[in-house]
Amino acid sequence: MNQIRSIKGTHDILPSDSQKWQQFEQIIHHVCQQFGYKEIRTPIFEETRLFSRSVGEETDIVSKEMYSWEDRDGKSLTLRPELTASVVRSFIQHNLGGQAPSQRLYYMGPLFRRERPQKGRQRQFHQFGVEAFGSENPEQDAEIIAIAWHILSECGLNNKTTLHLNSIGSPSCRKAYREALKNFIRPNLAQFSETSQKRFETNPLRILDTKAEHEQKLLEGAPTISQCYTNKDKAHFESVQHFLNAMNIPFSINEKLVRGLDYYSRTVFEFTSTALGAQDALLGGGRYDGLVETLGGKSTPGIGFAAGMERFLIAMEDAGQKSDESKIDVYFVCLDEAGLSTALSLANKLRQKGFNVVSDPLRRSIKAQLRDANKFKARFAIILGESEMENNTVTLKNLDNGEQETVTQKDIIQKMI
RNA sequence: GUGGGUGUAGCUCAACUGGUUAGAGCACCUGAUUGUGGUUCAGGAGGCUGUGGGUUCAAGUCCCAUCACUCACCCCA
Repeated sequence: MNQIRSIKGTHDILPSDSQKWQQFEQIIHHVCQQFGYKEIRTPIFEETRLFSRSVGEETDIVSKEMYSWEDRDGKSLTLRPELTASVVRSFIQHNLGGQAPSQRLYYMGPLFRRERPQKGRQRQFHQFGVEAFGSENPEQDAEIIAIAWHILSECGLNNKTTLHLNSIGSPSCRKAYREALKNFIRPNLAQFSETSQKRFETNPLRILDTKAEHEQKLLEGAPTISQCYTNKDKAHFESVQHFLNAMNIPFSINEKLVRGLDYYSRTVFEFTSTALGAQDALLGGGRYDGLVETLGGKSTPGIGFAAGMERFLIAMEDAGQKSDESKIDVYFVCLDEAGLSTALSLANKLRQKGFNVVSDPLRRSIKAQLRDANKFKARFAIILGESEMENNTVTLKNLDNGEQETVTQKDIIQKMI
């Protein structure tokens, strides 16, 4: 019989890595709180229609990557493939917009997409992200990007990534641009690939993304989105750039940046890293002013980003970031079964005083226990053997310099403090 | 969904053109006289070479299939 393994595209985060994750999560919590954002946690699964409505029926995510099933009552449910939709659903359901005109939230957690795994891409993966509701002003866009920038800095990645920035305009501008682009492409449509031809109908902006050289050539001289901006769109985009400059956040305008999901409008951005191989997007986001309304809420502007946590960790590894190991203060060496209750009790008292204390559950030799203490990088060993028990003492050994002294059991806690 | 690459110990890798009981480093365990870690030295454990077939006197090595992992396309974080 072959052994049971984790599902393709899912991974265990083992003790050797969990430290990195915890430190990374700490950075996210810390920076988001610095900006006054509050954490929101939503369920892992939702009604399928939440995603098909918001993300878009024609997107790859919805059309072929979702883990969906029919619940016993016939309702179609789905493991969340992204988090903005869930957050917006929650925002509407609990009328968070009614509690304060500006709601700023962050999240982290697992997502599920049934794709073929490769570097930086898994079927269960983790994202963190932020969402800000209520403001359509450009300073809100700048703030969102600043959070991303701060987190990247804290992770040592700010000068290892590139911020690509674009505006895809308001819906009316997008609509006009769509037509202009289609008119430009139409005469040569037959020369485009099958997928591009399909996109010509469903989402022509995506054709700009093509990597095929001959298609890039055909696109030379195509109208740009900026030609279709309304005055407001233009002013908004310029302000965003102005604020980014004021905060010394470097960016490059990328007119071909078109985010995949249907709900974006105006500002879109993406941080990429060369450490990631083909999947170079580390963090992506944008404005979604129409999404709350699409999902049945009161029209509310919003903007946010999502970032791949595994991808961050890959990039951090590549940048040579090291995580600090957790330190143990005291290793309790107990040599005698008779001393166990004393050892356990003293160890616990030390923990109550805030020390990290480990004891050996295997009743090993003193040599083995001290070796183990060393592996834990413990600063002290407290040894409790036969002679110590007789005299109500312990031996306190400093593992850095090897010095040791005898201390009464009564005084040891005080002595350590 | 499509293509390429790779499967040998927990990890990283050896084993000439097929040829005896498949090796090394790291990690792990035990010792080096009584109850003392790191360094050193000695020893030990750990593999049905991914799985199933085939060719051959002989397969880790060649062939086929299958599974897994991986990278890329697609798309995205």
